[in-house]
Amino acid sequence: MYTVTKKESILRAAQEAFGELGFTAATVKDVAGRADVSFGLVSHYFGSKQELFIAAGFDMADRLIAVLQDATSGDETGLEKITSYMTAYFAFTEEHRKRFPILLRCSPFSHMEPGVDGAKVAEKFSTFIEVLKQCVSQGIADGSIRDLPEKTTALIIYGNIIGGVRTSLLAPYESNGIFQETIKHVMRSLSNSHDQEGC
Amino acid sequence: MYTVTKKESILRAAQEAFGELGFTAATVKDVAGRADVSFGLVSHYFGSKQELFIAAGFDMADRLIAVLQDATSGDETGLEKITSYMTAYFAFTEEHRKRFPILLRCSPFSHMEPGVDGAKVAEKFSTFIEVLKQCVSQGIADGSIRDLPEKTTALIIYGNIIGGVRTSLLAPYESNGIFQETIKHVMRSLSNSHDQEGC
Amino acid sequence: MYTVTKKESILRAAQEAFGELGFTAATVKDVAGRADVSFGLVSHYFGSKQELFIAAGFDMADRLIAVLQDATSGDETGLEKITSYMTAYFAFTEEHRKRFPILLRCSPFSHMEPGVDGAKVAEKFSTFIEVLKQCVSQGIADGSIRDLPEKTTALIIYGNIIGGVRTSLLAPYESNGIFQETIKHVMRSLSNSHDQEGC
Amino acid sequence: MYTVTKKESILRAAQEAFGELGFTAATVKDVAGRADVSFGLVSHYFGSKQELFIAAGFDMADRLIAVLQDATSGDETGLEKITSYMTAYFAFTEEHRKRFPILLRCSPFSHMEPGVDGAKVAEKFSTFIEVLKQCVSQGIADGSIRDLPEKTTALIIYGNIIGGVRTSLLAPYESNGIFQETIKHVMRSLSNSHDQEGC
DNA sequence: TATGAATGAGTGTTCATTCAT
DNA sequence: CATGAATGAACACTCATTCAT
Repeated sequence: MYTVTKKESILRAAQEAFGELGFTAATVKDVAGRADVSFGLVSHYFGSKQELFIAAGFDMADRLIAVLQDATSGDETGLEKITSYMTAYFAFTEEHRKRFPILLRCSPFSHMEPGVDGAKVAEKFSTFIEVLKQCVSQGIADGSIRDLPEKTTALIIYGNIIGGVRTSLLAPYESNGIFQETIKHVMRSLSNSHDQEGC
Repeated sequence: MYTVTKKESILRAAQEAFGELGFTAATVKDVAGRADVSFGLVSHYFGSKQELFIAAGFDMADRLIAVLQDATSGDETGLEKITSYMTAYFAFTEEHRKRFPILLRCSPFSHMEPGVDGAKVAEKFSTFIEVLKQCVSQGIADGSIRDLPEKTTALIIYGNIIGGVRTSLLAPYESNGIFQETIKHVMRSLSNSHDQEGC
Repeated sequence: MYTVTKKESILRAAQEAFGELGFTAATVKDVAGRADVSFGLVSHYFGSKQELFIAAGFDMADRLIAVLQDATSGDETGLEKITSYMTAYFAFTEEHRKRFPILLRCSPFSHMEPGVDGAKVAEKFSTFIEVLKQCVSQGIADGSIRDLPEKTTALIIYGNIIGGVRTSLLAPYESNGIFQETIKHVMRSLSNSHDQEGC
Repeated sequence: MYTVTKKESILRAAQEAFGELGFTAATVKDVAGRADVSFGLVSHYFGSKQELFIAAGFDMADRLIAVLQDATSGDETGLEKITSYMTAYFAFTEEHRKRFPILLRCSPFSHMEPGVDGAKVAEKFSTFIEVLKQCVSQGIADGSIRDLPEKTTALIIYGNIIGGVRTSLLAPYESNGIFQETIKHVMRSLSNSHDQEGC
């Protein structure tokens, strides 16, 4: 029979608490409480609050990176890869609705709160942009994507994804269909469509 | 001769401190120190930390709303209005680089930290979306914008703006040209181009 | 009417607590309790525990240095000065029986506990040895003291003083007359007596 | 082949750690680390931290007492015995420079930190004074030492020894020759010299 | 207006100790 | 014998807030 170890449950509780409250406002006591564990055990396993934050964020990031790389591996064109990337990203956020927000907190696109090593975070997150950039490069090469600046375009696409996620997870606006519409929005903007060629 | 009142300098210091550190991590003493004022005076003028945060965020939001409404008033088509909106938004963030980030902190698209009244914030910020939505509506009506869901499209555009701002202000990525490219990206996606009509 | 300020009473309480328990074992809460003051006020005035320790030790050291310099100023010979030095030192310890021990804790002749800046302490305490050394120098010059190595002799005399103080304050041995006997002991050893000269 | 048992290595590590840091500041984990042993084993062998401290201190004290008794057994006069006592004491501190300081920490002439049973310690250490006192008594009886109060003189001699040791081990003062000079200093003061008698 | 003394709840962290393996 | 998971009391320190001046 499989049971979650206490170390794992601390990590999950940390993702939840940091995601909800942010690094500073979340407390170790709260994390311990959510994990149903004494707070001493948190130090025992993870050392400091900062290390716990990094561990919790990286765990989530690593899962997502794996998902994204898997999702984009089956496609032919760069444009298709980007669709798959966005679709997989949105699906992942939905699947981990409660714990995903830690990635929004722990990201170079978020404000680093004092006490968090921004450099470590930045390095880990560069992967997300890098994977996207390669899709853009490929798309431009294979003709599925317009001729656009690769890095900036990757950042804009990522911004669209994060925008959709934030709207869905955080904003009190009705976000039904925001994911689908965001993908369409990006496709319209990137696609090297035949209409235009044909004219 | 014009001199900044102590109350004003507290507000500016608060925008800076909250923008840098977030609501929880910023301290009243820090704000008082930046404003070169005794910390007792902060309470004297603004009451609690939470009230100061709201005041600082709303002050910045009100200025920006005024700028945006002014910027979009001179245009004919909805699409032009959106270009102007985005241009003015980006210009405003550049102009207030140090103090603008409080708007990113104090926004329904950001995580509300405990101790901040999310409802108040949401109400104030709905204006940003509302103005955009009206531009979209007008653009669809006047034919300059494709036939798209108005509210969702407004949210996506806003997401693009915030994405650009975050990349420029926070991320360690080279953000040269991100503003211009973001505007082009949105235009491509919204524009009801003649090429298509012509076909 | 004279009343002790809270800051002063914190300093006195700190001397008492650190003297009794040492740097590590004494707690800020205990100090605050002895001073009948909220523990927040200790940080308010002194910053950290370490700074409080240094302040408490230096306050006591400065008083003692003043007393010693005053006590030795009226004597003719170096040997007389040393008697006065020892007498004044012992009198001071008796007068501040409860708070003096912090000087034993906060001294380069004691073990520095982690968290205390040993260099600062050493510098302050070098004065005690320096004053003694000058008395020895003078005594050798004026013929009242044998021809002995100055620095080492000063250290030995200081060791005798500390030995007497420790025995009196700390050891469970009957210490009646230990002060007088220590002074006699040092005099016998230093004195350039006429008996010997005469032989 | 002789190998140190884990129990022995814990004891040595404890002497080192307590000597350096004192009872309160030293941690069981640190001791276990120095002994390269799991911290559970410390409890397993020695029970509590306090018991470990007492065991570590007494082990060192017992060795020293044996050395001192052996050193003084070969001398004729009381004065000679005292010289031998001091010489042996100083040699012992040099030989165990790293681990000896626990004796300075764990001595009735030091401040007992809370959590240490002062009475137990005092009893063990009374032996050091007792041995010295008997040397003084003998010296007075055999004419090698002046007529001095026995107990107080023993305490003063012990104070000189400790003074020398502290200066050598702890103080940042140059301690070259401090041991030799301390012995001479004591001899001058105690010796019932023929010069004086002769006059 | 303006100051900063004073408070104490709450934080992250350390650490001796217990105990199941 | 030996380990280290697990606990929770205690610690130094931070900080929003109040209030007398």
